Amino acid sequence: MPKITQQQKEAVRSDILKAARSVFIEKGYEAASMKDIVARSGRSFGGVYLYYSNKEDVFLDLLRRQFEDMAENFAPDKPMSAWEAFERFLGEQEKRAREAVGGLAPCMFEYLIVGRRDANRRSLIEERHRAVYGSMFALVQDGLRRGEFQPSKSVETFVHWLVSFLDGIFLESIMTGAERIELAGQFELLLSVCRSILMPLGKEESK
Amino acid sequence: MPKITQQQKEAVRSDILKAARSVFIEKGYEAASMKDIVARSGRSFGGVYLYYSNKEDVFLDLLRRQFEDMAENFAPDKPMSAWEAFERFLGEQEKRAREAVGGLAPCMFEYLIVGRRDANRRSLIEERHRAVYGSMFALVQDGLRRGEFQPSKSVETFVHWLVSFLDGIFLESIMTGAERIELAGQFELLLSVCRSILMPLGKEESK
Amino acid sequence: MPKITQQQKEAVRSDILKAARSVFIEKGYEAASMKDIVARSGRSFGGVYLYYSNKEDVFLDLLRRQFEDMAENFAPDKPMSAWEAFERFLGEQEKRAREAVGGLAPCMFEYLIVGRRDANRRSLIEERHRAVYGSMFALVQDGLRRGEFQPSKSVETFVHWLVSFLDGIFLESIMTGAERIELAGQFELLLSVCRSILMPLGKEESK
Amino acid sequence: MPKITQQQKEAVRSDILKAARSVFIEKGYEAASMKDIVARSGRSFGGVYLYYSNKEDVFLDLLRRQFEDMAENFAPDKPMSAWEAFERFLGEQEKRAREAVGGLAPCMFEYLIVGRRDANRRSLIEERHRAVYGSMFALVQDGLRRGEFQPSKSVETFVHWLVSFLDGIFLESIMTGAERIELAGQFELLLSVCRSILMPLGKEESK
DNA sequence: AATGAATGAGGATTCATTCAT
DNA sequence: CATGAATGAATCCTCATTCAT
Repeated sequence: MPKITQQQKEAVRSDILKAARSVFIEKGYEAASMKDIVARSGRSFGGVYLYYSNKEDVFLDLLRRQFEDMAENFAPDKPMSAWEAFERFLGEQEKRAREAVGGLAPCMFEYLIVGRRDANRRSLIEERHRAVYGSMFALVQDGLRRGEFQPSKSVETFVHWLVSFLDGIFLESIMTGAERIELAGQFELLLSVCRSILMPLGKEESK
Repeated sequence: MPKITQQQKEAVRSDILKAARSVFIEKGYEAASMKDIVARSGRSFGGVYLYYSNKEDVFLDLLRRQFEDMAENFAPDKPMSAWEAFERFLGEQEKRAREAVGGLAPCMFEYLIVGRRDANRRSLIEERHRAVYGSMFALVQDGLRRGEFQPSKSVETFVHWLVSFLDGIFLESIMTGAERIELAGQFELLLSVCRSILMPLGKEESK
Repeated sequence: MPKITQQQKEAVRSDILKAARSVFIEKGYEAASMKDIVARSGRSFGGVYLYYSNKEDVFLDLLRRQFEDMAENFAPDKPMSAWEAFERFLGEQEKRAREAVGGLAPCMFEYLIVGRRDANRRSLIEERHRAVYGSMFALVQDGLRRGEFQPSKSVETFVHWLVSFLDGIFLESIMTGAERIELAGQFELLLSVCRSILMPLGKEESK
Repeated sequence: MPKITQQQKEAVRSDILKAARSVFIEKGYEAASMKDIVARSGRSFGGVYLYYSNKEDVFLDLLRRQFEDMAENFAPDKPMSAWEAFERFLGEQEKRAREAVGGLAPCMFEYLIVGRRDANRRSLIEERHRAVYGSMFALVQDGLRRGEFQPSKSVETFVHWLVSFLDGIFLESIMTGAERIELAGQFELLLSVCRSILMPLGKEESK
């Protein structure tokens, strides 16, 4: 019978992750040391290692929760057309790209790229890819089902293409800066391209 | 009067870089140690430090040469229309993306992302960005001058957009694999999108 | 709440310093390596670096404590005339010079001379100079105040002169050996010279 | 049959030493590297190692020549009283002390102190000590023989005492600076003290 | 459950000296 | 004689992780 409840345990984890998050964002994944995390969390080495067995473990939990939060927010809360949903989705991505620099995303890229050979990280990469691909695919599929979209191209390819673009714009935002790369303009352009792919015959709707 | 000629010196450098390249590709930038490079080059620590003052120095020389090689290959060797040149360029990029996994590109991403806070690396990022942006911009500009292209969108935004996409497709190729993401299909799609942006009024040429 | 008390911490420091001291004395400052200190202290690298961040840090703490010990011993514990105090002081110096060879003093000279260009060490030199000069100046000043001393020469110059001599005799003791340079005789001579400078009119007291 | 004459050999040595001297003065003995010496001499490693087998060898030759030069200059070139010679000698020492900072003396101290355990350096220390002691002893002896000096103290002790003082004042000049320690005043004081020791009955001569 | 002192392998870098040319 | 490229042992220092308390 554990002396502390599951809730307390969760509270500690969340506490550690909060500290870890700020350390990772500030220093990057590689440069962040357990010492930093321990110090910022106001705990001891033992105290942290009791909940996480190493730096990677901490980071993965952080990522997992990030994903969960994202998924939660993603559910459309009001009825809308498939295109509106798609638009909203891209809008969301634009916002995320814009805010990426100060967030965990650069760390995640770093983590995944540095560890691209590691089996565990590879599976995380795949999982993440599948998740992004899947959610976009669902959006398009929805439009197809409704008859809104009549894509002139293979849907699979189109979605891959979209994923590539979003990854790229994330990377560019992080490395070069959102302003510098005309983030807003790029998304506008993307939107119009997507419309002409998904709804090639559709009358131009006012944006 | 130097004991070894500039050519021999260059041969040694090239020898070291060859070893370093394979180490970097195999282990990644962070995980590679000078010890690895020294061992694989069949030289001594001193022998390597005689030519390069640290791991970063080795890597940067490797990158620099990579860039130079790329630039050399880029010069179009026969007269062609702007669109043909553009097509060729994208074809080249596709080939490079396909070959990226086994090459130095993943390391470069790693190097740049891990060091995104470092001033020197930031300037390398900018330089690289400018180079890629510049060469694409030139291609489009050429088409404009010739009257081949009548882009319906801002050229600057379009080029930024293209850069983002290429970065993204590189990243995806590296992380998820060219086959998995339907690399060829993506480039085909990209090509057709670019055509409709650059030559919105043009008759559809059979691809 | 620290796991080990300040006292234990101090005990570890003192333990490391004891080891370091013997290494420094045996090998000299330059020749001593952290590896030596680590080995002799029976600890690990990390264990030593936990308390001191490098060789110099260890050495400076060693020096600092040496100075403190010296200062403690210096307080005259019984009432005496200024001349008696002066005599005692010189006696103390003689003893220290005699014991210098087997102590830390040679290392300190080494440290200061080798690093004579380094700003930090320069300030240590000055500090040390001021301390020695100051304590001697105080002794003479005391005699002046009491009317015991009527020096025929500038007090400042005399004290500088004394410092030089003491430094020299230290150096000679270390390098050539106390016996060889007739340390005792030199101090006797110095004492009589000082008396005739400080109390030129005084009746000769039998030594 | 050597291909180069002894003279040429000597010229090369002198050339190397000139470079070495400036390196040693600039960086200090420990900090100077063979690479520095090789570079400044405009020669190659092999070229230097052909004449000197290591850094110490270079330095010792430098010292030896320094001593020889000093000895040459020391011969009094005109007849004078023993006291005048003594005075001149001290004057010479004052000048040397004043110029010590920019010369080889700091290096020599460094070399001797750092290597105080090394048998070869110890013998150099002794040799140097004997030389200094000997030349001073000769001066005093000369005064005794002429009947000029009637020292009230043991001549041996007095000379040791003088050597200590000179060593000390050298050290202080190097470390603290000639101005700071009132070099001139110290020598004046020393002179008057010496006079009263060597010629206790003599009438005070106006300085 | 929590602490935090201690571990020690591992990585980067230097430099006196050698030796093939 | 002269060169200078090459050697590699030696040094410093960090940091993820453990474990006695």
